[in-house]
Amino acid sequence: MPRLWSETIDAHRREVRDAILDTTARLAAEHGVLSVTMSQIAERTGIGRATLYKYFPDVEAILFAWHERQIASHLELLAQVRDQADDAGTRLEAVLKAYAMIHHQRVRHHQHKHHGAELASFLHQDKHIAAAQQQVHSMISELLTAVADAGDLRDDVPPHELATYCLHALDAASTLPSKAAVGRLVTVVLTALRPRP
Amino acid sequence: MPRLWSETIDAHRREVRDAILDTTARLAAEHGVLSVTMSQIAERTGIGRATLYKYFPDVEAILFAWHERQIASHLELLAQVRDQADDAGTRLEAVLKAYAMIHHQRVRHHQHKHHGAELASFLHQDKHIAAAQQQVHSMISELLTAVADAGDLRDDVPPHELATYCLHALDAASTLPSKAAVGRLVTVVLTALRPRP
DNA sequence: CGTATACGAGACACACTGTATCGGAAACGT
DNA sequence: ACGTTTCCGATACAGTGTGTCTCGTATACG
Repeated sequence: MPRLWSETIDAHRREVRDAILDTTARLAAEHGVLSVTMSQIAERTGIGRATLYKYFPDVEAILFAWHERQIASHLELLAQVRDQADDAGTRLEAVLKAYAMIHHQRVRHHQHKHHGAELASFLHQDKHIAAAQQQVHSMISELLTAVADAGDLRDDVPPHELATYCLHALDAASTLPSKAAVGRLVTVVLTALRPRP
Repeated sequence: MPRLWSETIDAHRREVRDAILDTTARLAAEHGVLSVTMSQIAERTGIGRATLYKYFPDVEAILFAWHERQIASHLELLAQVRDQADDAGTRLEAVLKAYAMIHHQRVRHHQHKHHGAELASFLHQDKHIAAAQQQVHSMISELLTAVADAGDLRDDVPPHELATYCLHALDAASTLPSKAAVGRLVTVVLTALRPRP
C-alpha cells in the first residue's frame, strides 16, 4: 500500500516527486552530499528503490531538480515583493533585501544546508544550473535597468555586471549572524549602485 | 616500482600526497565531484588503491585537503601582494584586486572548476572549511581596520562585516568574462567601502 | 648491514548501482 | 461498472566501488 495516494494520478506523481526532493535535501544536509545514495533516498521516502529510478536516473539529477525547485520558489517570492512597490528604486531595494533574507534564513533554518549557488558547482553541468540561476539574474538586471532609466544608477558599469555583483555580494547574508547585519549588508550593496558624484 | 622516488622519505610522501590532490581535482573537474572514486584516483595517480587509503580515508577527505591547499596558496599570494605596498588604502585595493583575479583565472583556466567556497558546502563539516577560509577573512578584516584607522572607511558597518561583503562580492569575478569587467567589479566593491559623505 | 617503512598486488565481504521481471492495486475511459 | 492502462513494491541479478587484510619486494634509515 503506497503511503500517499491522491485522487488524480498526475497529482500523485507530483507529490511523490516532491517527497523525493525533500528527503534528498534532508539526507544531504544530515550526512553530506557525497554520501547520499539512491537506496537511502528510496527507503527514507517510503518507496521502492526501483520506483525511485522511474522518477530520477541518479542522485545528481535529484539534486539538480531540488535546486531548480528552490530557485523557482525564490523567483516567485521575489516577483511578489517586486510587484508590491511602484517606484523603481523602491522595488530594487525591496527585492535585494528579500534576496538577502532568503539566503540568510536558509542557513539559519536548516542546519548548514548548501546554497543553490554552492550546490551548482557539484553537478557536472554548471551550464544547466546557470540557466536556472540566470532567471534571477535577469530579474535583477531588469530592475537595475529601470533604475538606470530614472537616472539613479551609476553609469560606468553595465547593469548586467551590477546584477552579478549584487547577487554575489548578497550571498554574504548566509554568513551573517543577525537580521540587523543583513540590513547593513543591503545598505552597503546599494551604496555602490548610486551614481558617481 | 613506484613512479616518483625522492631522496628523503618524507619528501616522497609529500610528493605523492600532492599528486593525489592534483589527480582528484582533475577528475572532479572532468566528470563532476559526485562521480569521483577512490579507485579512479589511485589508478590515475599511478599508485595502488591500498596505498591511497594510507594517505586518505575517503574522497571527502581528499577534497577537503585539496581545498585547504588551494586556500593556503591563495593566502600566500595575497600576503605577497599586500606586502608590496605601504599605504593602507593601496594595500587594500591591491589585495582585493588580486583576490578577484584569482577567482577569475580559476574559472577561465580550468574549464568550470568549483570555487573553494562552493566546494565548501559539499563537505559535511562546513565548520572546518570555514576555518580555512576564515584566514582569508581575517587578512581582509585587518586591512579594512587599517584603512578605518586612517579614516578612509565607512564607520556605519563593522570591518568584519565589510570583509564578508568584500569576499562574497569579489567571488562574482568567477562569472565575469573579461579582466576589464573584473576591474570594474573591484571599483564597484571599493565604492561601497568609502566613508559616508 | 640489519631494521623499519612504504609499496603493489591480490583477495575478501559488503554496499550501492542499474536493470529486469512479476503480481497486485489503483486510476482511467468508455 | 468493467476492462484497460498505469503505477507500484518486491525480488533477483551482474557489475562496480569500498574498506581492510596479507604477503613479498624494494627503498630509506641509523
